[in-house]
Amino acid sequence: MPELPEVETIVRGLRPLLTGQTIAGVSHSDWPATLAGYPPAAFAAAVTGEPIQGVDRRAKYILIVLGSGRVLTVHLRMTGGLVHHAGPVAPGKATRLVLDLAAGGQVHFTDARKFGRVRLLDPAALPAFFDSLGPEPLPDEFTLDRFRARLQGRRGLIKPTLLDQRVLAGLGNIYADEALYRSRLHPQRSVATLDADDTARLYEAVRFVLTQGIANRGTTISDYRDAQGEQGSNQRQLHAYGQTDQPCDRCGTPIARIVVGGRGTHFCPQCQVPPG
DNA sequence: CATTACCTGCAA
DNA sequence: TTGCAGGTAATG
Repeated sequence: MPELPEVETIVRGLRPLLTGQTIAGVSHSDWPATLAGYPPAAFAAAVTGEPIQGVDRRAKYILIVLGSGRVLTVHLRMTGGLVHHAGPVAPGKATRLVLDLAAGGQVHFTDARKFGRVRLLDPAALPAFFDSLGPEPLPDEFTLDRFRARLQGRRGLIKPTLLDQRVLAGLGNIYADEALYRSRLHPQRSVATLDADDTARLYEAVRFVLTQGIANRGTTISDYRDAQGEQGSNQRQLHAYGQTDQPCDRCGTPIARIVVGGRGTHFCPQCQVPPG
């Protein structure tokens, strides 16, 4: 479910609710794999009593920064969610982890498909974690030149390259399809064949679709909810993703669906001209 | 690069 | 019953 705009929306919602709070305990933990090998009892002991210094985002990770300098990283993968409740709420069928807050609130990590992961990182592990991910696409420092440098020398197809988090952090299947649609690039174009104008359009499109996604508080197709449990509205702005057989908003040609890099891929076969 | 695995739920 | 799903890691 969640790509950069969804994770950013959750982080902005959680930040004022959690900053300054203290973790009082873990009252529910029903799927040990969620903790990625950390024994549940040890995890509970490790976070209990920790004050929360802040909530941030890196790529598609939610970062809950603790007073000890350790960081809880939450990756929602496909169906994960992180929702705050002002008071105690019974865990639902998909609730995998509940953090109790000293002031009486709770944070529920929900995940129907159980792919999501919550990890407790020591300060010493943070540099390697940050370095394993490509640059954030939205800060001013991420210039067109920087984008071009990231694509320079790459051999593969443009869509799998956009989804590679080591190249660029934050795009997923929805926003990759939307960025390619907006820049009129076929998802199977080889990166090596992109000219200066192609990369300039793609740079603008990536930043546009992500910024618009944040402004619309994320795209809710099915599972995604924000920190308050509310849906986003960006699904109304999609031109390609999930629009199979619908007329292209630019030319009327039916949107096609193919598989690229193992992912369902939506594009306009007229506007996004196939690679020669 | 493609394929498989990880899991559950939903729609065709 | 089959296929598909917003992500990533492991394997060929």
